[in-house]
Amino acid sequence: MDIRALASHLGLSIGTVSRALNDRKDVNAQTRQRVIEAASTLGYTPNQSGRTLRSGRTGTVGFMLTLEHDSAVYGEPFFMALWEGVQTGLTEQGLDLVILLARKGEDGLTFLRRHVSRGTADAWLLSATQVHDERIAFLQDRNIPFVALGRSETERPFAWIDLDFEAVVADAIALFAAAGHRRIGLVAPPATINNSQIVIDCYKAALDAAGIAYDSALIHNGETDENDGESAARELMMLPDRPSALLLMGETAPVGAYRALRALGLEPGQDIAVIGLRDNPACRGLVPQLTCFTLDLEALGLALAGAVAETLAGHGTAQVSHLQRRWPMAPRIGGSHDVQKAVARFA
Amino acid sequence: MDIRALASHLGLSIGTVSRALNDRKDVNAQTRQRVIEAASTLGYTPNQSGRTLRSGRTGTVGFMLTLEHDSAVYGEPFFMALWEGVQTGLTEQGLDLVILLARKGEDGLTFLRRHVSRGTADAWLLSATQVHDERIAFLQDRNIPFVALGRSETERPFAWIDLDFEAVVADAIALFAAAGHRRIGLVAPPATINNSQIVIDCYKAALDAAGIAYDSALIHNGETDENDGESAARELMMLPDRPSALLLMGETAPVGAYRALRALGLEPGQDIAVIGLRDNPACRGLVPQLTCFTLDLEALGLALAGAVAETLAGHGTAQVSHLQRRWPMAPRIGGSHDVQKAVARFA
DNA sequence: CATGCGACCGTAAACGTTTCCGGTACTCGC
DNA sequence: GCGAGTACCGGAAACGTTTACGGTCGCATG
Repeated sequence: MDIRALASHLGLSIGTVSRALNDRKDVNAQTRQRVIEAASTLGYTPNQSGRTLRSGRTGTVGFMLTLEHDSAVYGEPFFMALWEGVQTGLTEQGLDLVILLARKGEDGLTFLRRHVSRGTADAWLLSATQVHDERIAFLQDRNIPFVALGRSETERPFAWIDLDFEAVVADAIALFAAAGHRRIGLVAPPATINNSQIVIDCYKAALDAAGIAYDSALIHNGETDENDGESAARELMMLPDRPSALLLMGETAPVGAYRALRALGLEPGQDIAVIGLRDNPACRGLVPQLTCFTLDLEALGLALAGAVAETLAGHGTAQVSHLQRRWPMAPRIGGSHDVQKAVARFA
Repeated sequence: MDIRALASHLGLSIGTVSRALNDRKDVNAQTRQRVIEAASTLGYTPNQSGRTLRSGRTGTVGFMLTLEHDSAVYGEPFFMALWEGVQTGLTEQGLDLVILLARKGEDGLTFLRRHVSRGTADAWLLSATQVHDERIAFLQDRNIPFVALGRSETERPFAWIDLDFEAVVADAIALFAAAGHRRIGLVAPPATINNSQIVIDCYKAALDAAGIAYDSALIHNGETDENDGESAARELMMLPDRPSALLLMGETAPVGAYRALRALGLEPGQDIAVIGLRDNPACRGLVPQLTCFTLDLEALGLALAGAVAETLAGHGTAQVSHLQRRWPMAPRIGGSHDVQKAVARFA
């Protein structure tokens, strides 16, 4: 089903048909209606390659998924809900979301270069941003619209939405402090991930605000997956003056931490208080229930879609400084009795 | 960077350049080398729309992700590992994987129709197949290559790879039986999902093989997510003659089941034996450790990529009858002492 | 030497769409 | 009645690539 076939069937020129279907000027309202109906009954769908070739627009937004980092920082259930929000947000703009994986051993830059010159998408969503992320400068240089899920240190400002790690850390430390904890262990993401420094800085600031002395030995830096949560918890618990509370800034790290604690004969929530990052399925099965933070992932996806639509409209020249926001996360109190005492703070 | 620009820079015609880059006949080996080098140094990447428009090939395989069903059938960190395998498998064929989401409220058929007529991908991967899945006949009618992750009841044969639920159920029941269990509860997926009937049939057959009487009251049919695992376990445990063992054919169902059991004062692995479907992070945090099954997701992804490449080469006329295989899952014995007795069987 | 053949390369036609540019017919204001 | 303006439509070029086709040249074969 061609546009040419459709046009000749209607006795019109292909130009008029195209204008009618694309809501452009210079076409009679009645003819437009006729065209739209015929297209619908004949089942005409414009060929995307032809469109893109001519107009330069693909009508899609690419989501760059880098498995190693993404699955370390976020979990898979994180993205499923997020994507749902992004897709519904984009649908309103007539756009579609396409999720792409880097090839094995392919670094982020060559991945982007390949897909950008190929013309896979009109705009991009980046996740798992690094502290120094060359992808951002690359896209900026080429004036390609994009929004990052996560911050990064760059010369020029760019559009991003990131989880409000500042608030998470501050709330968690305040909870611990209110429950009387003075030695609080921290498991932070590896230094290459953008939020690592933020987490550590806020950790120090929150300790200071609570009048607790800072001890660098209580910080564990590295991956934040399940296995690392286990080894990190073990290491911190083997310290001579071990912590009485643990803050784990990884999705699945608490699962490993619970295991490590029990292996050492310590019962989570009883002998030691634990707070995790996010309320995901992996943590939901933990007993006693983990204290952690929740967020509306679908709403976050919608916000990302809105931001990307805005940068797309601005076409590179957009003012992105207002497109930088921290996404709130709400605390959810679990069954750890040490933390429980502080519930009032959030009542 | 055009192919035209590249050609004129080399003093060749665009035809020759195209042939050189696409490994076609009628081009001198030396010139070909020269072209490839120039393309690399000048950073030329062919425009995909132009290619597709002319050749009709996109060089991509589409993965249709239907969130509601997928997240019910498979557990959460299922796809990430799978996709990694698919992408590496496709890379060998010069193909790329694109993952697409259905729009909100859009059913599978309109989704496919939209993307097929649009020409989004050369071949498709379907997941979460239903017992009666109209997507399959749709693709068959149009001779579009595809492979399904999951079986379905269709008139014509089609290419699929599915988890070996037969073996899972048989192994689980054998484990229970060897440990002396006579009343074994089953939590099966909803009837619309393709594996529901398979699971139930195998359950009956395995009981028969073990000389255990079948009791329909011990089967619970419905969703298999965490909440349903909870309610199903509670229901089964409230029976007058309640089961001593539970087989849960859902990814996250065991998490809810553990919760329900404890709420009834029953300790998993002590008062009741539990076996789950897959070794996912959500189940990995359970104490005592859950007995369940594992599989190599990346290898499964590779197999899917291979199958889709084969159907793509056959171009619809391919013999798909040999492209139907059940993917093996290996049992992993957890800390449930009732089941523990049967370890020898797998040593 | 004529012929045929293979290797190599250039030419040009498609693929399906958007969009600029003209052209017609009609309306409106004077 | 005439010019200007407007509404609507058709023609055709362009987007970047692949690929069928023809043409030239060199070489071997008879």
